Amino acid sequence: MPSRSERSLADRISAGGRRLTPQRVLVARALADARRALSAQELYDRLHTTQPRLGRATVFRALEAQVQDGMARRLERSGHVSVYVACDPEHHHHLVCERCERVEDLDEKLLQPLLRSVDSRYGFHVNHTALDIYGLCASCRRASRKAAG
Amino acid sequence: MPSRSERSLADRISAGGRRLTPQRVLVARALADARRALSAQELYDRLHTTQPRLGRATVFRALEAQVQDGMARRLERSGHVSVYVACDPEHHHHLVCERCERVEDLDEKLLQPLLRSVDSRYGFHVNHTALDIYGLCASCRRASRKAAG
DNA sequence: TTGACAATGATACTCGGTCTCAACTAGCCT
DNA sequence: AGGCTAGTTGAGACCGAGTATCATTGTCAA
Repeated sequence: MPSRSERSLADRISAGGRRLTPQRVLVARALADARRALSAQELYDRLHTTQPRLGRATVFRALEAQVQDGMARRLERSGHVSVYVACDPEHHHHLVCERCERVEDLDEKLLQPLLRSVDSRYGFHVNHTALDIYGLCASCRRASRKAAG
Repeated sequence: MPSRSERSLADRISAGGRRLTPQRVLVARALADARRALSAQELYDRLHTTQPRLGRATVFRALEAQVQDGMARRLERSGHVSVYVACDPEHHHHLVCERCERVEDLDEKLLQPLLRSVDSRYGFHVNHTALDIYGLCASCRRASRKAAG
């Protein structure tokens, strides 16, 4: 039942001062439903099968708009293609599971001590931080423990 | 007088089980001397003027090798081109000044508390983290304060 | 309803980065 | 020193993610 999230998706698109188009909703919903990081191309491939009229450039533009409006974040993986994750405005850092590829939000409060010491120790004034933590999420960890032991 | 750093550059290249070629030394030294993040293309442009025989692919390969050997780190900026910073093996996170583009190493110890709480709170097993902090370095901060006040 | 202007879709294009392959050379072995 | 061989180089073709262009379409405020 996507009523609530559906609603807020549309709201958030409009809130950015953008026109509410079916394509943008489509892309936003697909990304949110995926609950993991996807590249623009992956997203396009998925959507294009059921929406043959959807253009590739539109997907790129919609994702870029989402990033600007704080609805998504672009992760620059060590590979080379950018991948996108849906996120809410106050979560900009993620725990990325390398096994199941699920993405979890990191509580921003956990970063505060680090940022404070960067300021006090280096005299560095922080504007923004790019932090992504890669590893094994709790459930994959349990699974691998069970398999091993 | 680059004797010491020169020496260790060569050592570190060989230590990776790689052949010590003039090209690799060239690239490594240029990156280390820059003391800021540079894209492969920028590095190529700089070197190519004085070393016309140096190939573009060679620069890309040398940088990639440096990353693998822990001599450099690739920063995936929000733009799209990767930029590289020289770094020593135990520093993998950086403070990047948005004004002067200088790059400073972050003391890894400052990260420990964060990583511990990620483990205890989310049950997430950290493999590696990508952290880059953007803002104003101490000297640019002073300069802008002086100019403002 | 209508009209202005943002958004779309198709496609050409840019350009970072990789691949290929013949020529070369660092480093080892004798 | 001389030779061998596998790793490396350089040149350029190639790939593919992302962008620009532009005619067409659709949103939404008036």
